[in-house]
Amino acid sequence: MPPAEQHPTPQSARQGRRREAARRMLAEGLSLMARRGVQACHVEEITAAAGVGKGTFFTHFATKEAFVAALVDQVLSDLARRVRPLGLGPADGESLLAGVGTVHLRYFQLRPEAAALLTQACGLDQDGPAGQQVRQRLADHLDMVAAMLAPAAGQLGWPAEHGRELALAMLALSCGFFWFGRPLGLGRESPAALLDRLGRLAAQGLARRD
Amino acid sequence: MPPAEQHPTPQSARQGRRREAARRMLAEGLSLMARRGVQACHVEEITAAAGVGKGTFFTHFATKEAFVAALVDQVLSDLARRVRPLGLGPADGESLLAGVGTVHLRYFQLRPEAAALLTQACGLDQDGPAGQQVRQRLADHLDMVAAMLAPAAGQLGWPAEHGRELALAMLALSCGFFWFGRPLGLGRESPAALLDRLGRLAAQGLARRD
Amino acid sequence: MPPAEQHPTPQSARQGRRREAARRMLAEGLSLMARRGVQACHVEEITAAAGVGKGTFFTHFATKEAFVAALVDQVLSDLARRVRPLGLGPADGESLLAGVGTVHLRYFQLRPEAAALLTQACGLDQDGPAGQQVRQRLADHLDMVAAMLAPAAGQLGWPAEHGRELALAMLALSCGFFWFGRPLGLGRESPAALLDRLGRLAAQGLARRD
Amino acid sequence: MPPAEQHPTPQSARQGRRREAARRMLAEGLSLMARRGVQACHVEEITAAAGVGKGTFFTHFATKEAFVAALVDQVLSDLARRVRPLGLGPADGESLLAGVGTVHLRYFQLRPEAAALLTQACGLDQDGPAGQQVRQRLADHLDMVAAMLAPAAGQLGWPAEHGRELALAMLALSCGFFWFGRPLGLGRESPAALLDRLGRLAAQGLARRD
DNA sequence: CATGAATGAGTTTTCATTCAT
DNA sequence: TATGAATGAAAACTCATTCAT
Repeated sequence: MPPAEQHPTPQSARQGRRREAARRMLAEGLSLMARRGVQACHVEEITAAAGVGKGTFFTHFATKEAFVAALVDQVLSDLARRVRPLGLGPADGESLLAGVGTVHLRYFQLRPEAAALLTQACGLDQDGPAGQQVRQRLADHLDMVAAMLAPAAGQLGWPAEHGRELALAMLALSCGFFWFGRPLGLGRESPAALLDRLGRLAAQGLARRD
Repeated sequence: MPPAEQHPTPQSARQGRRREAARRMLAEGLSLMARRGVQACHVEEITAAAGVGKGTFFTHFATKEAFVAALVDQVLSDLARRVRPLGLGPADGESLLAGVGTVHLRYFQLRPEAAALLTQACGLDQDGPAGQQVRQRLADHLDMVAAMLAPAAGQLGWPAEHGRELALAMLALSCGFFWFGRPLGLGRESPAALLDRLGRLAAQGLARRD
Repeated sequence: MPPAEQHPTPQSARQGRRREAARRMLAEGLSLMARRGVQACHVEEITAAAGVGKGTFFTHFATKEAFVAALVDQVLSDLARRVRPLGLGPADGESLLAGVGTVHLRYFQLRPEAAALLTQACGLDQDGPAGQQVRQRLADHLDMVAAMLAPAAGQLGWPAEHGRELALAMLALSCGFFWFGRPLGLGRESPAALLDRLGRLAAQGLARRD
Repeated sequence: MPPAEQHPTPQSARQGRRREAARRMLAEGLSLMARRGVQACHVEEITAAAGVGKGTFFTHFATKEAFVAALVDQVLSDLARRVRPLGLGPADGESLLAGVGTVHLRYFQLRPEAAALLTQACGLDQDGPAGQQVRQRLADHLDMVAAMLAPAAGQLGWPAEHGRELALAMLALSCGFFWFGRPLGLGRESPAALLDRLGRLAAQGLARRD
C-alpha cells in the first residue's frame, strides 16, 4: 500500500490548505491596500494578516504587482457576477441601462475597497507584465459590459461602436464617486435613492429624444 | 545714471527667477507624474527636467507630497476657471448642468495629466498634512461647483442638501473616464459629440419627469 | 541515520550565524566609531567590516542610534564585570575606593574605544528613545557603583545621599582622561604607577582628616 | 574734505559692528551647540539667533568646524582667566592644587555649555585643520596649567615630567563630571561644598605621605 | 561686506525579492 | 513547500558651503 494513502487524498488536502492561504492573502490584501494604499501596504503586512510566512507570498504570486493584478481580476469577476444577471431577463433598454448603473454604484458603495483597488491598479506601470494584465482585464470587462448593453444602447440611440465608452462611463462614475468621495466622507452614507437616481441618469438621459 | 540702477530691481529679479523655477518644476512635475505615476516619479527627475538642482526643490516645497498638493491646487484652480463662467450668464437649469458636465469632460480630455494627478493625489496618506490639504482643497472645489449648480439642480429636482454629491458625480465621471480610459486608449480620441452627449446625460436624466 | 539529523538543529544553526553577525557588527562598530567618531562612522562601513549586507544592520538594530545604545550597554556591562568583584572581598574603605578608581583608569587605558563611545553616546538626542535608553543605562551603572562604594564612602565621610556623584566623578575622571588625552597622545602610554596614583587620589583625599 | 570723514571713523564703526556680529554668533552658537549638540546645531540656527544672514557666518569663519575651534579657544581662554590668578599669590602646594581643582569644577558647574563644547570638540576630525587647532589649543592650555602647578605638584611628590597628566586629570574630572552628569540631572545642583571637596581630592591625596 | 537662493554630495532607512534550510 | 534572514537598489531629504546680487 503506497504511503500516499496514509491520509485520505493527502495531496488535495495540502492543495486545499494552499488555496486557503491564497484566499486569505487576497482578502486581507484587498482590505489593507484599500485602507493604506497599494504602495504603502507592504507584503509583510499581508502575510502577517493572513497568518503565513513572508516567503509564502512569493510562492503564490510572482511579484507584488502580480498580486494586485490578481485582486483586480477577482474584483472585476465579482462585479461581473452581479451585473451579468441583468442581461438575462427580458427588459427594455432603459431599464437595463438603469439597472446596470445602479448595480455598479451599489457595488462600490458596499465595497469601497474595490473602488480603491481598481483606481490604484490603473496606476501600475503600464509597460510591466502586471500593468498589461490589468489593462487587458479591464478591457475585457468593458467589452463584456458593452456587449450586454449593446441592444439597450442601440435602442436608445447610443452609437454601437462606442459601447465600450458607455461601459467606461459607468465604471468611472461609480468607482470614481467612492474613490474621490471617501476622503470627504461622501458616498458611503449616501441614501440608496440617491444612488439609484445617479445610476438611472444614463438611461434617462439617453432615453430622452430632443 | 546712478549706480543704483545698474541692476534694475535686483531683489525682484532674483525673485522672478525663483518663481520661474517653481513654475517650471510644477509644469514638468505634472507631466512626469501623470506619465510615470506620482510615486514612480522621483524628485530628481523633476528638477532635472526643470533645469535646477535637486536641493532647490526643497526650498520651494517642504516635501514631495506638499508638491503634489500644490499641483492639485493648481489643477483645481485651473478647472474652476473654466467652469465658473458658465454660472454667470443666464441659463436654464438643464443647459447649465449640461454645460458644466461637458466642460469637465473636455477639460480632462485635453489634460489627461490633470485627471491622472487628481486621481492619484486622492491616494496620499489621509493623515499627513499634504493629504489633509488635498482633501480640504477637493471639498472646497466641490462646494464651489455645488453652489454654482444649486439653482439648476433644484430646478431639476435634485435635493439641495446633496449638491456636493452631484458635483462629485461630475468630477468622478469626467476624471475617471480618462483615468480608466487612458491605458485602454479610450477617451483621448473620443469625438467631441460623444463627450457632449455624456456631459449632457445628467442634465437630461434629471430633466425627465417620470 | 534519520533524515532529521542531516542538518544538526537547522534553526539554531541559523540563529547562531545571526548572533555571530551581530557580534561582529558590534565589535567592528565600536572600533570604527571610536576611531572616526560616532556620527562620521557610517552604517555601511560597519556592515562592510562585519562582512554582511547593509540591510542586515537594520534587522538587528532599529536605528543607528539604537546600535550606539547597544554598544553603551555592552561597554558598561563589561566595565561592571571588572568593577564588581572588588566589592566582594573584605576590604577597608580606602582600599575599596582606590581599587575601583584604579580599575576604571586601567579599563579605559586599555580600551580607549570604550571611553570614546561613552563620551559621544552622551551626546545623543536626549529626547529620542536611544538617548533615553543610554541615560537610563548610565544612571543604573552609577547606582550600581554607588551601592558598591556606599560602605567605603560612608567610612571616609562622603555623604551617603551623594553616592551617585562619587561614582560619577570616578567615571568622569577615568573616561575623560583618555577622551581628552587621546588626541594629545596622553594617557595611552602613561605608566601604570601613574594611573594607580590617580586612581588612589579619591581614596587618599577622602581618607585624610583635616 | 574727504567723504570718509562724513561720519566719525566710519571704518572702525563698521568694524565694530562686524565684531559685534561675531560676538553674537559665538555666544549664541555656544549656547545652541551645547543644548542640541555640535553636529545637530545648524549654521542657520546660529545666524538666525544672532540676527544676521546665513552667508555672514562664512565671512567670519571658514567652516563650521573652524567656528567650533574658535569657541574652544574662547572657552579655554575664559577658563584660564579664572585659573591663572591662583598662581600669582604665594600659596603652599596643597592650597594651590585644591584651588585649581575647585575653580575648574565651579567653572563648569556654572557653564555646562563649556563642558559640552569642549567634550564634543574633542571629537572633531583629528586630521582636519580645525581638529588640529583644537588639539593644539588644548595642549597649550594643559601646558599652561601644568606650568602653574609645577611647584605645587613637585612639592607634593607628583613627578615633574607628568605635569600635563595632572592638568589633564583635573580637566577630565571637572568637565566630564558635568558632561556625563547633565543627562542625569547630576552636577548642576550639587552643593558647592561637595564640589569643593571633589576639587580638593587631588591636593589631599597627593599631600598624604604613606 | 552682507545676504539668502541655489546646490549636490552624503546618509539613513525601506522593502520587494531571493534563497538556504 | 513554507519560512524568515539576508540583501542592496533606490529615494527622500539635509545642510554646509558657494556665489551672484
